[in-house]
Amino acid sequence: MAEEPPLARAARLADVAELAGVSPATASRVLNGGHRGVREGNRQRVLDAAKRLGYTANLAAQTVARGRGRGVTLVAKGMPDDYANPVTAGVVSAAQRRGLPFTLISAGTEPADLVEAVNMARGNRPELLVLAGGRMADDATIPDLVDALQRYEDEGGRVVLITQTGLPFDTVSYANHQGGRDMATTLVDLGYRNFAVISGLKHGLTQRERTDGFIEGLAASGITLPADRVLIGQFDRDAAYAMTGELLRRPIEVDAIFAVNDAMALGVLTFLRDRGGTAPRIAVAGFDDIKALRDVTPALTTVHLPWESAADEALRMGLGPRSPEPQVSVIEGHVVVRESTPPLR
Amino acid sequence: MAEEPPLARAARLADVAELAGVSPATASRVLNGGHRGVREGNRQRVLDAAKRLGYTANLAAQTVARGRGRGVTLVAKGMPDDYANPVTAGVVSAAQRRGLPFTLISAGTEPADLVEAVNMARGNRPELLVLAGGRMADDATIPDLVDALQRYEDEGGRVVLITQTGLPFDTVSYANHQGGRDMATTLVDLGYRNFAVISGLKHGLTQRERTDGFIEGLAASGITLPADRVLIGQFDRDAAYAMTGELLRRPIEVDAIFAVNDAMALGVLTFLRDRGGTAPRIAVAGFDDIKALRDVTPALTTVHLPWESAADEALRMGLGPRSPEPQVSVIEGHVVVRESTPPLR
DNA sequence: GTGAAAGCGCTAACAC
DNA sequence: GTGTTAGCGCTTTCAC
Repeated sequence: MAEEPPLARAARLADVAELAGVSPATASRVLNGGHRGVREGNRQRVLDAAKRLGYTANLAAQTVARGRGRGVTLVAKGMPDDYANPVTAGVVSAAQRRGLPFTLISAGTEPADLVEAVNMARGNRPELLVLAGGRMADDATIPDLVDALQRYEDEGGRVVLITQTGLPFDTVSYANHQGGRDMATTLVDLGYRNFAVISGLKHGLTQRERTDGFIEGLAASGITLPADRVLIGQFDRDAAYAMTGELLRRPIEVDAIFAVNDAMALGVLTFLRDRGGTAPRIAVAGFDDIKALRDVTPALTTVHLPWESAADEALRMGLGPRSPEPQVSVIEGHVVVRESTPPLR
Repeated sequence: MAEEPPLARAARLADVAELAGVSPATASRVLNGGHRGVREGNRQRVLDAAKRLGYTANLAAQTVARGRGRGVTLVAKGMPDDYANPVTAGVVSAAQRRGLPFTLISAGTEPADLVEAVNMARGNRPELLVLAGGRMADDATIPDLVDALQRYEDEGGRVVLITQTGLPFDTVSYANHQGGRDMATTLVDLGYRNFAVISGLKHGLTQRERTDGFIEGLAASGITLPADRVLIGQFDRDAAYAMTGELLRRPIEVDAIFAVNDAMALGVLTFLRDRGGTAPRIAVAGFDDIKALRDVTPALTTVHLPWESAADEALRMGLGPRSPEPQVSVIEGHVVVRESTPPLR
């Protein structure tokens, strides 16, 4: 067995400098600074020393010294899952693509938790703070949230919002209303007449816009959607599954269900399938076009949203030069008709 | 319009202390230290001042001063996606559950990239460095990897490996071999005799163990799997989709396909479905039991792995007291038979 | 090109 | 209880 040093300290820049016979300043220039201003001999010596010592820059110390860290910190609820949370999934991979360290601060479900999470993220002093996740219409904590974000920008940090529309920061949002409307007209064109909507919490802006758009689209086609055809619940698959059961228990005729996101649509689809013989044949449409749809039958009709490019756009905005006025980029989707909504008759 | 301060600095602890009329030390004790040793009056004053100033602790500075940061840093390839990458998805939510900041350093696909990513992660000085992702059997960079990880432990950090078996660190791994074996005997019991395996890259240890286990299980039932029935490709859904096509083009009889993970099994299933009428009815089985399976038809037979508890176990190990010898925890799965492998005859 | 030295914001002895 | 005082590891003027 080799001698085990009881507890070594991590090699510091000073150690590297000493071993290389140069000053810390020079070592720093070689290892980090973009400057070319170091003689080749020294340069090599420093590199060798660093390697020998297994030196890794202490990122925290760099952040303190420089006043700001590298990388992007995302504040979001829940997991960055392509299945359930494509928005944040897009941010993760956009950051990956740029080789930026990615930190996730996940917020709890209460509005106030969001503010707390933002403050936590501020503590990281990231280059870019991305806030994702739908806003609630009647959220009393909005002023606090804006205050925290504003402070971060004032401190020299950057902030980008995804999906959080209407706040005075650079924002990437989705054309939810338009998507809902297009979906409605598409379904009507296919011959459907009796609709139901499986939606998320009443005050969630995203689901509300999609729902409102859908209703408006129907209206444009001369169809009025009775209020009791809009079911409200959690914004997730399991809730949608349950809501579908509730819907079918009601003595109403429905030939097409619009779920405000794909995860929910999947819940609807699965419920319908689980009910098998009993359930009448009902068309289903979703919103988002998540990747997981590829392996689902029947193939789901949905509103395609270009997640990847949207997230990329967000990083482009946030990492690029600061603009005087908040920029807003609205990403448009388009309806993709697949098997879950076959033409009627 | 209000007066815009050109560029404010973030409030520092010293600012809070000054406004509260106490020393930085006291402010620190109130805002962070676990100590109760501060008089109530001062305590309140500090809290008020912090609020007034919108103070957020500079985490990087804390890390420097304390010598170690908070939170867990995960090194992994790709996205923490429940669909494609349940291992890392589990770590994300385990960290969330404990309220720990979670940082992801995503590694490239080359073995050397992993070492680089680990060194980057080291720079964060996290409480716990988790390394996930399967190891390659003939990986020449293993010594470098071990060296980097060892250094981190020597520096006082903690390391836990998930799936990276056989290295001298705390490890959580899966009973891949056993799962493969059990799947084989289960399928044989169901009446299947002509098998094919859709596997990942030859040198990937995870897929190899699963494949070997499967072959051994068949052997135990008196069935020999010809070598040409094991298809090798990327460890993902798209590759599996393609491989299935290749398999069916061959003039061999196959009545059951074992894919070494669910994502791949989904690719197989979808290919089979896309081929519709032409393809013979073939049973499909996977491995992992990812959540997305709930919405897929036919329901997929697979080896259930308790992801959540496995990741939780990993954090428990890594955050708990350091043990003299590396601990190894092997998580066992169990076969779940569903519709994709109906009893034959 | 290179080094000395002052700081970045915070913590943790140690004294009072 | 509370304040003083050293650092923590790095960057970055500013001289030389």
